[in-house]
Amino acid sequence: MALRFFNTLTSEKQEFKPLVPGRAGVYVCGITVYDLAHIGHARFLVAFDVLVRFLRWDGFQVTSVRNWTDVDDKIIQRAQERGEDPRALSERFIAACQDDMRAIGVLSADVEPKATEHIPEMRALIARLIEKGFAYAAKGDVYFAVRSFPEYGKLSKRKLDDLLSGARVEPGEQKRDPLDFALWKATKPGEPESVSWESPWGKGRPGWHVECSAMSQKYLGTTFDVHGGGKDLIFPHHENEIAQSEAASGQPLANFWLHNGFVTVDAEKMSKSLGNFRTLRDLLAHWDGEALRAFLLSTHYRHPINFTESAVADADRRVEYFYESLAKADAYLLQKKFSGQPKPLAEHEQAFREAMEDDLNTADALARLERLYGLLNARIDARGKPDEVAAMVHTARALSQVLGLSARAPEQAIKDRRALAASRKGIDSRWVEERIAARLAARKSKDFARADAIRAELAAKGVELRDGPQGTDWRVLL
RNA sequence: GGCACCGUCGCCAAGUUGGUAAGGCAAGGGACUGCAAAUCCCUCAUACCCCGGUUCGAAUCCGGGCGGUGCCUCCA
Repeated sequence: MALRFFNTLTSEKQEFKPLVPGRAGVYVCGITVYDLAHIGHARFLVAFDVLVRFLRWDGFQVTSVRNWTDVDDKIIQRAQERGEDPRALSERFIAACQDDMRAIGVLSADVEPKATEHIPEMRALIARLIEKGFAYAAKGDVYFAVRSFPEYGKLSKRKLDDLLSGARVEPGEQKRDPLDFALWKATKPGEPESVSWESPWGKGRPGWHVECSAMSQKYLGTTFDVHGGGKDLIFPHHENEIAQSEAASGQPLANFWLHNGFVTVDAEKMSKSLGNFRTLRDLLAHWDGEALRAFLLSTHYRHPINFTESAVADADRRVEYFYESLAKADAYLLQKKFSGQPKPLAEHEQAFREAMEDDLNTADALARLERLYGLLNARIDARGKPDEVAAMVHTARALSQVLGLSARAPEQAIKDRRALAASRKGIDSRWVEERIAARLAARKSKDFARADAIRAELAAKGVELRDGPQGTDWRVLL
């Protein structure tokens, strides 16, 4: 099996052939930072984080770029509402987003360029487009002339005439054609100096689409391997990026265009206008970030995924199962004083690879990985040979980490997760420990009726007890 | 109206360049346990929204319905 991706450009799964064998350049459209990140952002972040992790594990040398859009109409508007400087506001939200991303296990990209730090590159690109006749300046604005680029619509499969119905010219815009889009927007009266730059066309700021064209070109070159983002970016954002970049260079922008599906809430698209969006900040107060990550990986990245409490609870159970299994295996090997060098299990690696090679089928990969965990537990239960157990746990851990899961020390993760669940349910752990001690006393005196009463008392609060050789442990039921 | 997509067991979800339905949750049985939990083992869709068609063979392809979603305006 070869690595295949569904390419929006060709509408089919294609074998991934990088420009340079063994290397991959990946550009992902990042967040416009005017608010906290939501679960929809988490979806694309996790999807493309897994892409990068998998490519690296599969032997590719990856250069990943994920931008921050830190100058934009919405940022300026939000800043004005709050009486804050737009640049300060965007910096604040970048920091907040980074915290949230860490919590769901999203790695930093190799380059995380900010639009405001690439104004010269954007000006140069715009100048080139004007020079080549693809763009025109009008009263301080610069627009891309869509009809001058014959391939416009090739990504979104739209015809220019079909687009006309939705296109419109805002008051004050100087478009020659309603389909044209802004490359440069003249600074309006009252807009802060911090978001205004000099240019041959007067003071202004870049349009949204041009930043990605300029930054991808700078860090990945004229043509690169993979461009990713949410489905909603296909039109107009990515279509416009293609138009700008390819008009300027005459070369393809990216060979593979990958787009993730939406997160829905109650089967409806989450959006600001519907008021049903869930910020990560909010969700992380109640859920383990890793559980949210596992939830997002439980459905193929191109399909819609519906956010429900029970779906996240299922994912949480799976995260728990992985950590429990790893903890049990580690303890077993410690007890057996195993100190050899574990060998990865090729057949399980291969099973995992096959699922992932098929357009990053994380749902299938997770299922196959879970089989390995099952075998691992069975082997430990059967008091199997330490080197066999070691090979299994080593492989399970490594493959989990390709998905960005099970990276924490198991015992600590279990404690942290329990603490989060306890605080969520308002359970006082000292009270639980006290009840466990009382139950232990009852059990010692063979007063099982009392012991069971205490168990029931805890169960009523959502606390589950586990008696083991080392004493009684507890968990919080979701 | 144009474009794209979805409809698989009670719930979630793979499989969609055709070849005889993964997995998880829930449920039932068993091992283990003072009782439990965790873990492991077993069972659990003649069936893939409906109707036609192509085919030796279709969840997978084609046509027509029904139901749902998204994009076409800022949006992951």
